[in-house]
This record gives sequence, structure tokens and C-alpha cells, in this order.
Amino acid sequence: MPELPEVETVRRGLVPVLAGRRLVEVTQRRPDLRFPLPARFAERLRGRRIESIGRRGKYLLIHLEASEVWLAHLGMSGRFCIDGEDAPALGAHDHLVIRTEDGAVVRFHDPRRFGYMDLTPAETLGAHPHLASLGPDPLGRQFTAAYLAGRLAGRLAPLKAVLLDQRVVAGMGNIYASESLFRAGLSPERIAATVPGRRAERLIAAIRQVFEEAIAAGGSSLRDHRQPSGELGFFQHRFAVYGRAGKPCPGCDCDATRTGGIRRIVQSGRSTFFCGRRQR
DNA sequence: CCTTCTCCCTGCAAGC
DNA sequence: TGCTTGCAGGGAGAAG
Repeated sequence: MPELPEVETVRRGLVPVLAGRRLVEVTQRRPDLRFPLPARFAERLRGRRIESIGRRGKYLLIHLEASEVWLAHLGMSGRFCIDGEDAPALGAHDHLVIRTEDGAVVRFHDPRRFGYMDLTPAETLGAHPHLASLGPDPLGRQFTAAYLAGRLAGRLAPLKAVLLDQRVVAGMGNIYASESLFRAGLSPERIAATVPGRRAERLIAAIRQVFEEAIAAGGSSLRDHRQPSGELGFFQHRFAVYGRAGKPCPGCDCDATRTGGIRRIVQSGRSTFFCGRRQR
């Protein structure tokens, strides 16, 4: 489910309910997600105030009072839901439930349990094993064409595989890699090292544009993604290539009968979608 | 270091 | 209808 735009949407949805609030009740309903949860996790959250909620790549950074950070990754199917009056009873996949001092209830729901949580001191946050080697945020100032060209130089893997490397761009995922490459007019199969200055410029612009539009749309709801309020994202309606194999390419008037339109291939075990004519 | 492959887990859609 | 198979938005860890 969640790539950068979805995680950012979740962050924005949680802020009004959690930021500045004290957690009065925390229920942990299983000992682990993808990995074991930290020792005495619920106890350590209980009674603490949440100061702010940030994001690094696909990680939510929930800053707690007393200089500790609650790190949360949604994996493939993780969801934070703000429970209203009509909230369903807790089910098998509701792994954590928190209640704030003003009565708001937030559930963490994750059927596949690829999610991940940890507690770590704020002072050493950047050195946390899961954060230390993350590349720059694609919406930040450090993500420049010079930077990207430098990271692609010397890499012989296909461009799309390198874009999925979180050390290169923090927050890129399978959907938005395909969509960004489409907008940049670059083939996912191109050797990464052959994308120097000018093309890197186009790629940077495309990635920024796609992410900004997707965030504005509340992310993409294919299966699991929902905003914490329960609303769906709607960027999936704007996909140019993802999940559209066999359909005509929206970017060129390419004749689908001649070019095959949008193609699906498998790279590093994951689906890639692109227009073989427009993307070189 | 780089790259590819397997695996973690459940749900769902397609095919038979 | 019910079974089996393959696939899904992530990424750690092992192997080459």
C-alpha cells in the first residue's frame, strides 16, 4: 500500500487528532508485527504526550515528550484509523489501539503484518538502523539533479530498480516509480548510469510533480490505503501507466494495435508498467 | 560494494 | 459453489 504520498496523507490525518495530546490508554494486542515490538511497548506509550508527527521516507516519526520517538512503518497493508461513533468492533488485524485524553481512539490495523514499530531516543534518531542510510526526501532541497545523477552514475542495474532503492530516494515505491518514469519519458529498463545531467533533471521534476499531485489527492487507494478519517485517496484515477497493461498510452497518440500500448514487465520480481514508444 | 532472489503474512481475483 | 494458484503498494537478509 503505502509509498510516500500515502504515508504523508496518513501523517496529515493523524496530526489534528494526536499532536499535542496525551495518550491515556494503549492496548497492544499482539507481541509482534514484522518484528517483535519493543519491550513494554504499550506501557512506554501510556501517559506520554505526543509533541508532533513527522515523516522520513515511508516512516512516520511520532515525537513523544521526554525526547523519544515512536517510529512506525505501514509495510504493505498497515492503516491507522480514527474511530468514530460507528467504529466496528476490534478484529483480528487490529494490533494496537490508543486513546487520547480528549477521547479520540486510533487503531493500527495491518492484515499482512509487514508493518514495523520501534521506540528510539530523539537524540540518536538519525542513526537508527532503519533511518541511517535513507536517501533524501524527494520533496526536499537536497534532492537535486546533481545529487541524483551522482547516485545513478556507475550503477548498471535498470533505472527503475535503482529508483526503488531507499538509499537513493526515500519514499519511492513501485507505483510511483512507474508513474514518474512515464512522466520523465525514461524507460524503466534503461541502465541507471545512462541518466546523466539533463535526463536526471527531467526525472527529478517528474518525481516531484507526481508526489505533489498524489499527496494533494490523498494518495492512491487500490486495496488497503485509506486516510485515517476513512476517506479514500483518489490518485489511482490519475495513473498513466500503473495497472494499465494493454491500454493505450495517454501521453502519445500511439496506436495500441501497433505498439501494444502500455506494457507490463517484471523487474526484480515486481511489476513495471510503461509505454515502450514514449519512454526511452 | 553491487545485484538478485527468497521470504515474511493475509486477502483477493481469476481460472478451473 | 468451491478449490487452487498467483499476485499485491515493502524490505530484510542471504547468496552470488
